Amino acid sequence: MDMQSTLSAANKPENPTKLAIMAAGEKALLSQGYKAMSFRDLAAEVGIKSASVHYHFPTKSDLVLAVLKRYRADFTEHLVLPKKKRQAAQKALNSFIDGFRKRVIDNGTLSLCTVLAAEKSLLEQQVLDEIEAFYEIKVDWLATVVSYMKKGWMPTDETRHYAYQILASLHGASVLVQASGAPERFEDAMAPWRTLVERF
Amino acid sequence: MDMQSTLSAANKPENPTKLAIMAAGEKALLSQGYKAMSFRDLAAEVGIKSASVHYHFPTKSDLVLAVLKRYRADFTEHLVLPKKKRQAAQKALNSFIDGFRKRVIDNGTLSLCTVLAAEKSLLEQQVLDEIEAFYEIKVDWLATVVSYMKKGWMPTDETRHYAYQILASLHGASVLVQASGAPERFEDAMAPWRTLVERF
DNA sequence: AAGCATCTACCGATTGATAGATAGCAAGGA
DNA sequence: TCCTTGCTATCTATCAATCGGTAGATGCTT
Repeated sequence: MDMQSTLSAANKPENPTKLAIMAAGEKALLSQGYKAMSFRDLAAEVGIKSASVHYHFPTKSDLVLAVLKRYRADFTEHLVLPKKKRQAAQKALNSFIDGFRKRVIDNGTLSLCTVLAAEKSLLEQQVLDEIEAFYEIKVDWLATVVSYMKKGWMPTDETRHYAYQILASLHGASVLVQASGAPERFEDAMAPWRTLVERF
Repeated sequence: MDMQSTLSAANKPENPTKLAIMAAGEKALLSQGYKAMSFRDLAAEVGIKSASVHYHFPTKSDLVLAVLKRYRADFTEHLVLPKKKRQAAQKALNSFIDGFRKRVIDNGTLSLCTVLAAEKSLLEQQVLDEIEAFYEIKVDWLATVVSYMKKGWMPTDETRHYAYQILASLHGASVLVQASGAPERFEDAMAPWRTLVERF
């Protein structure tokens, strides 16, 4: 028992094949959507057979759920609350927007949640619940950050409304970019939020 | 030649079966997406056989393109520029938002363009071009309406940026609503635009 | 010996699309 | 009036491809 595993902070071996399947799955979901993502294509990309994909993820739902959970975990991990100072809050909001741009806009797709929302009727409840939970996290974080920008106190209702507006701007901007093929419109659409703190 | 057809303003007989197929197609696109929409299901809903659907629309692309073109035509038809007065402009913008809410939010789906954008890689160039053209119309109209709200003159760049922001808010709000299952968040997300004129 | 991971081979269902038969209808000539 | 021609719209039947998923054999490692 030489316990090599304790060396790693991430105490999660996670089969590399499984990871490769999830990576291929996420890519396929983003570029083609849920229905068009096929186990055979994923297998081909990973270099295995489709039956082996089923070994790791019995059904499509299992795979999507795993991808989504990792997506959320990874997202949440990089999401830290800033200091309760107005400028720090604006900086955190900008990082949030930058992260979305790098992950979604620069990737030439919509966000994973948007893609799945477009095929909502095909998804199992478990997947829908995961998406919903994901959005609550984003809303809570954004609402808190916005509250940090206000000099005085702000009603929690109002901070949540700002969170909705920012989230809507982000996701809608990606739709606009994809639909019109004009990536530069992302920053134009997000511009007001880049200097939100000045409004308070 | 008794020319009964000249009685109608809309000089477009348009086979009723064809219309029924398009209606079923639009519904299927919105609820399940492009890939999951099947000619057999459409046929069943209309009460014909799938071969008859192919008779009217040889390929899936043909059907989607027809649906999209009608969608745009119908949209454009109801889109009139307001008088060049600040309050009239705000009223027109509110009607625009209301129309989106009725057509998209109350329908419990994303917008047709958003759904198609989510499966962009599966669509033919002709369809993508149609979507792009559709967005240019919306941007132009919104930019013009915003320009009517300003007391003085506003650079066209700036009015277009407002158009991007409004469009992004609309589409993103529908994603937020669908993903979180909370329809009331639509108005919260759109609230700033409901009183835009007061900012100028 | 046992478990893990992969394979081959296959199933039933569904898909987009096509070929070809059929029925109804309208126009036109005898 | 009757018959023919041709067009429109629908049908039946089918194809090749692809899909998600399963059964069971195989090999590798411990």
